[in-house]
Amino acid sequence: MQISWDDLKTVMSVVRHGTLSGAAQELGVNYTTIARRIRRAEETLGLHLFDRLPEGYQPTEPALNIAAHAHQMEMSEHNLMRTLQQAGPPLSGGLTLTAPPLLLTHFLMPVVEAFTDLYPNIDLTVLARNDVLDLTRREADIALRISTSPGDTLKGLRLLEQNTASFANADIANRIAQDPDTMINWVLYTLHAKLPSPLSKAFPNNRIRMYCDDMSTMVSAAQAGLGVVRMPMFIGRSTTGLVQVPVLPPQPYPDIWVVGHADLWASPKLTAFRNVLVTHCKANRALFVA
Amino acid sequence: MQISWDDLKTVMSVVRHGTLSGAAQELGVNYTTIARRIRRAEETLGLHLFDRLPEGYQPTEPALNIAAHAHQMEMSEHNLMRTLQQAGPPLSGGLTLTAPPLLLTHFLMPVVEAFTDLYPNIDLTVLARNDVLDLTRREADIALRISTSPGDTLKGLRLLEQNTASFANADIANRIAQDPDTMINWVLYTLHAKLPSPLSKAFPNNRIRMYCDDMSTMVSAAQAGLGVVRMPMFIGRSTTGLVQVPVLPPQPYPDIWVVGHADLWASPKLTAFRNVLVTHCKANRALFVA
DNA sequence: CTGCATGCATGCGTTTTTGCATGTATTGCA
DNA sequence: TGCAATACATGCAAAAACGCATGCATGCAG
Repeated sequence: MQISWDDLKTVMSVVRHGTLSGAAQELGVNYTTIARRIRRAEETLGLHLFDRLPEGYQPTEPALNIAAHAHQMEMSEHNLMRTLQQAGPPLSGGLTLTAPPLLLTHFLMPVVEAFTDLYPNIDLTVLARNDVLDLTRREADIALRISTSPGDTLKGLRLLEQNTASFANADIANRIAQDPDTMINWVLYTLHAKLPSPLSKAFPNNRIRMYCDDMSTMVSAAQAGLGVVRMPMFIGRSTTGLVQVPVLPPQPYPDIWVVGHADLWASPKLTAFRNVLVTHCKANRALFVA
Repeated sequence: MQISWDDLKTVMSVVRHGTLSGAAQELGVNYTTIARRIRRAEETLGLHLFDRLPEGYQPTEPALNIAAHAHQMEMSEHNLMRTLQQAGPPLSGGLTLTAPPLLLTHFLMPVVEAFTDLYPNIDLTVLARNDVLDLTRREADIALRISTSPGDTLKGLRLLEQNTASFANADIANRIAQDPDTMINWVLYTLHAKLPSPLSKAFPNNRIRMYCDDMSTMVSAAQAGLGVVRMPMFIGRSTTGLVQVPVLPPQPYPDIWVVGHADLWASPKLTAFRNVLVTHCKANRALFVA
């Protein structure tokens, strides 16, 4: 029975941040997981590593020792990564990504930024499309899709679950909060061309103000105060001026997947992109669900 | 999405041994687990780490790179362990272990040897008893027990599952193999004072030669050729001169536990002993089951 | 050439790990 | 003093990791 290297890394992270939550954020897991790993490390080593204080985890001396040595291990890891990077030819050539426009504008920009920073020799092409491109014809190398299944012939990875909810601008939100009986104007997506079904009973007066086939336009309409729009929560939450209104409780919505060729899936370029992508998704999962 | 440190360690181990099975043995897990960790590492890094040959896993150059850096990390880990050892006062004082005699003689000797080597300042007392000592009265600090539950008031850890089977010396085994109708003489434990129930139909002639209340004596009887004895498989397999005979198919038998005071359970001394113990159990699990 | 041993791939059921929901304590601020 | 925010503990359900059984390929000894 030996101590796990990942548990040493966890101890180091808690020493660094002083809190479970901080370490959890750094490592991209839930803080309860951190707590359990610490407990496991303590049991394995037979040492008391942290004092549990209301304001955080206070490291004992052995914990500081572990952190110092884990830091050395971390440096070895970083050296390794540099070596591996330089060993192969630097990643270069083209890479074509396709994703729904609103996902790109409201969520993926940091991914694109980090990726182009990390791999400056890759020529990244971004195709902002709501229609599904044919990856088998190389219309794109990798795609982000909102659907319930990854597709049969392609390789895929489920990145995020998400919900929809109702959003409006601050004025309307205030009006609704103060008078639940006020008339609620809806801007509906033509694909779901009727009022959402489980409308909260607390808001009896609803009418359809307009239909629209483009979600970007609907977001603008909501900002301009034309009414309430049902949209994926990540859009409403990351659009300035919009706040959630309780008219429609959060609803399930198809997941977000990353898919690609089975052939190219394991290639260094696609793997590199996925790593950046998955990290960002893990760190922001709460943005997408109720 | 970052590479797991434990996966780096796994890659290093496979590079060292050249086979999944070798690495699995070193790390104390099943070889399929090793295969999955390697695959995961390859997917995470986007690199082909090993050529799968029929005679083993042949490392590629990036795998050798990983192994070299993981070796550095391993040295840091060893430094850490030395530091932690020396930081606290060296473990000393008394430690009393109790265990069934046959488990001690046939399986635990390497544990005792390794532990006393590692912690020369601890005075280890071994009480070889088949009766259950009262740990709450400090008759012993830690106990190995063969039972179906760890006990209520004590802390416990299930170490091993095990089976019983029928064993005899080579002469008798040969006779049975050549003539299934030969008379089979049983030496029975007084606690289960009748012929085992699911006797194989292929061996119709059985009789009871003697009863005995002590398993050590029964083992000697089997060695001397007095007949067939049902015993835990680890005993039969680790006794020179005994071989398994198919008269009685392997039967379930209570698990092996290590138990101790809840208060002392987390203490450095007991933890140190458990670590040595668990390592030895993991490496020899196959000795105990059919 | 056959039998046997070693090593690996794959599908299935179980165990372990992880995440989530709820509840408590403390701090800071109104 | 009361309310919101932060940090943690704990019980439960979902997800991931793991071990095992089976089957195939190769190498070696008889």
